[in-house]
Amino acid sequence: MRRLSLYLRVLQEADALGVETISSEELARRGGTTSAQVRKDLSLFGSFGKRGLGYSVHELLGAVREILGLDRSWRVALIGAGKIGAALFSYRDFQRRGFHIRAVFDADVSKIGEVWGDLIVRSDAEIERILTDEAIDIVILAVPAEVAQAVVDRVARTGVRAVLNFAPVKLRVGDGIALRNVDMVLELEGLSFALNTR
Amino acid sequence: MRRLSLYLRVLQEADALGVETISSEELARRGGTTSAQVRKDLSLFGSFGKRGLGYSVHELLGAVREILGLDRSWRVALIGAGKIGAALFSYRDFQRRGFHIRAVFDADVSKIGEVWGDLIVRSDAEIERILTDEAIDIVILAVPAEVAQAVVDRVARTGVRAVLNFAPVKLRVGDGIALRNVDMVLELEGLSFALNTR
DNA sequence: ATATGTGAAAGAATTCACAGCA
DNA sequence: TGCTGTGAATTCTTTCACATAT
Repeated sequence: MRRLSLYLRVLQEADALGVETISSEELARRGGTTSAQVRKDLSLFGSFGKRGLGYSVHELLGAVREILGLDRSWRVALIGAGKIGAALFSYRDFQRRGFHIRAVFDADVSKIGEVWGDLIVRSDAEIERILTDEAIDIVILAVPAEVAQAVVDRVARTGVRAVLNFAPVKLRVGDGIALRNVDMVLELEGLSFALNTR
Repeated sequence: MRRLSLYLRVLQEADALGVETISSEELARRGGTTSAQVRKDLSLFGSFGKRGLGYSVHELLGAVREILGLDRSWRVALIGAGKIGAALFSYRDFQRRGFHIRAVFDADVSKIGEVWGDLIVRSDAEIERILTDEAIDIVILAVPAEVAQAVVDRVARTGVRAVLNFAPVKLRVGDGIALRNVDMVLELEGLSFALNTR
């Protein structure tokens, strides 16, 4: 449910502005969908509104947070300390939403030992041990495409159940592991396609 | 057609290995879909295969490249010279696929004037003039969420017809502009949701 | 013999429209 | 009266299955 995250943002914004109540209509307009869609989406998880009134921003915010599992903090490891890894490490929105990076790895000896915030960049040889010891929930993969599959195979053997992949390759993982991809090349190609077909 | 990009990758890989011919079955297996899907997808754009044989890797590669508009090079501008902007700037896969960054902008006076490769970081005040003069096709937006809408509004007034947005906000653009989002927070929340619901 | 291209069938997702509650 | 929650209708996407071409 990708749209839930969008609703969450609208709700956070509304909450920050002190709005008490919001209609499916308004939620839809600001989330880029339709009111029926909003109601259907929410009804999948329960009944949060009041007929004739709308939704309590505060209550719905709590409910959506809970549905998305954002009412807790997640232990994250970053594998790959290159440019993209560095950008992600200092990306404040992650921390702000409860995704805390507990370990950073790289295969490059010149990077290993670097101090990043309160962490030290670790050798990739230590992946298995540290992911287990640190009880990591989510791995962010920011490694070159050529090695991504090999790394994710190693990650899969630890207790990690979720991977966010930045390498532009289709990874194969067992279905005990949730996988999401951020594929910038694919998105650019999508734009190229759109420009090309008009 | 997001899957077309995936097929393209499989084809490039096969081509690099010297494979001459590929079946929809193989294309599907390696692209993570089904053979019927592959055939339907391709049939939307033409008839590229030979019955009983499969597809010529070389021919199909050319056809898909053409469909996606990757048989030319695109003029790209990067707005936002922070950590993410820097990572994107040195991301080799963009250049390799014909997306050439011709200008970089930032609002921060301490960044303006920095030399990045063969470019100089420009003031955001110059956005309109340079996007027009350089005949930019695609803008990559790597600015803070708070200013993203204001910047895209300015971009929309130039001839730019495509925007790749990295800010975690829902942007509103007229429908003459193709918009794609890379939203890392959203993807992480998706993983949180997946972990939360088992 | 083999694998495409494509109508027809099945399955998902979205939208409609309205009964029911505040 | 106003807006939710939800079955029913619609539209979009995927899968099936087979006639057709090599």
